[in-house]
Amino acid sequence: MSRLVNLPAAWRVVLPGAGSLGPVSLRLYDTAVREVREFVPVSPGRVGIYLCGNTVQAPPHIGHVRSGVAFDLLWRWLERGHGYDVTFVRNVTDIDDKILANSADAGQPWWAWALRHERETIAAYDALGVRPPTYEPRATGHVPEMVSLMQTLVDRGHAYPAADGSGDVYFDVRSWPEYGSLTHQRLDDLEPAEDADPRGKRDPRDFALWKGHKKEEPASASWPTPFGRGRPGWHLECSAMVERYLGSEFDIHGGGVDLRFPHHENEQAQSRAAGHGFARYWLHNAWLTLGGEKMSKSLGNSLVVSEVLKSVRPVVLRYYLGAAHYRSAIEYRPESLAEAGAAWERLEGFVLRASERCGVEDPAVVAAAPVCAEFAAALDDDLNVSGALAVVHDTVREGNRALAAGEPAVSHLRATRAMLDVLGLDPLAPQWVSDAGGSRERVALDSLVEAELQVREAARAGRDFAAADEIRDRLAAAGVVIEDTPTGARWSLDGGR
RNA sequence: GGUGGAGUGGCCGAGAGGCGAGGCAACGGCCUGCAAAGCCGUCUACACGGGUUCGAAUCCCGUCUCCACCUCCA
Repeated sequence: MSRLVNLPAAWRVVLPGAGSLGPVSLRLYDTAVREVREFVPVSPGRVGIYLCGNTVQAPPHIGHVRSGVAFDLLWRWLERGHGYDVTFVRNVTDIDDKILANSADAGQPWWAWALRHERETIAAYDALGVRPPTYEPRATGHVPEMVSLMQTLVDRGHAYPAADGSGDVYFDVRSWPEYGSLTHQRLDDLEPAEDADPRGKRDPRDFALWKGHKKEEPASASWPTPFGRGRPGWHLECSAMVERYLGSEFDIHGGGVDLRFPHHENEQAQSRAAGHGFARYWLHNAWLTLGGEKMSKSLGNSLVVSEVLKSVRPVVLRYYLGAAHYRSAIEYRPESLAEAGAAWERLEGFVLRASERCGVEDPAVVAAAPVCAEFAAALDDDLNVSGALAVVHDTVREGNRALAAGEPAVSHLRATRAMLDVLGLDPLAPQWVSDAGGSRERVALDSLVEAELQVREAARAGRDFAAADEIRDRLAAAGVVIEDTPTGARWSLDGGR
């Protein structure tokens, strides 16, 4: 593929929805077949996505939300680039071993523990501009669907209650020849778990659909079923919720790479053994690593989203998490966040300066504006965000050149905002400016700074630069950055608006 | 043991047979009273060894190193 060098010529527009009409097509890497292939939805014009959400057992760290940012972009591009009507489902696993263990350690009810962390997770997504899913089902709210699916599997001979009377119900992997097909593994090659507790399994690789109630666990963490009291197994819940919200066969199933096995393999086995087509495309995002290893609580509590956002603007964290390709691992370094901040402020700087010159278009207008063909081509190529951002930066350079030449740069501004909007990064989107312009504090600050700038302008006019610089230094010490432009001084807060 | 992924310039990070992605940093220049921002320019890289080809970071063979999954994990 060659990049178009002549930028204005590249601004042949792509109308929203054009993808479904013309030869332009979205290509995605499907981990089930291990290659990039054209995306064709089950139903024309509509797309169903299921993303495995968090197990709400602890506050989310920045690795968790990478997945949310990556699939948020997929959603936005399906809508903006191809005009699809998207149903986006992201579940909340609010019952599992760790939630029970962690809540017990903290002396809290498991459901209070789960709800608290569910709220923190949603707050983290909100802060980063990850759109709320169409549906956000909790596991505990779908026990009847799970029981029904489990019954179907038992009736079809693919599942059985544990022989030891524990109340566990297992999936019989030997009964399903396809087992292992998603991750291309043969059953006999799987390393048997070292501490395998057979608990009435027919095969050590059989996995739990349902976990029988244990005496030491709270009674509230169990539900009645035809097979006895118990609680959902992790894999079963996703299969049940997929069917409930997306039907028997749907388009895209997403999650982190670690989920491929066993979780996604098991989901697929359950649902297909029950007679469903299940997912047509499997997309998996790579890790955010720390010290070369996957992030975990023991390695980095300081990377909890709420902590990081104390020193980093949310939009910068989104830029950082979203700038690399979703299938590439990101090795976390604090310096990288600073670099992301510098890169993003370059984009923001242009948009703010150009908007002062050309006026501000409403975000709704921006959201309906076309994006340039080169940008679209990059995202159509398995969501190549890096390539798309290169187009944005090229456009910004052109726009800055226009501004420097005294030209209005209207088209550059519109193009830049339209592209950034697709990426969830429009600097003027309400998400990122909600507390900037209209607050009483801001109005008061504005009038004070403007008064200082007038004094400084008078000093400069009288060539008393010592006095002018003193004012600039004083404002800088207070976190107010001054830039002199041909049309007068402008100011902004250090490190943000 | 099985299944996958990766090694790109000072750093981050795309690309995938010819046409120098982009960002950050650095340095030089323009602009500026001086700055800042911006613009122009400089820094021509693809783990290693072979091979194919007119041409290889890209394809083939071999080697090394790193990571993930097979147990809860975005």
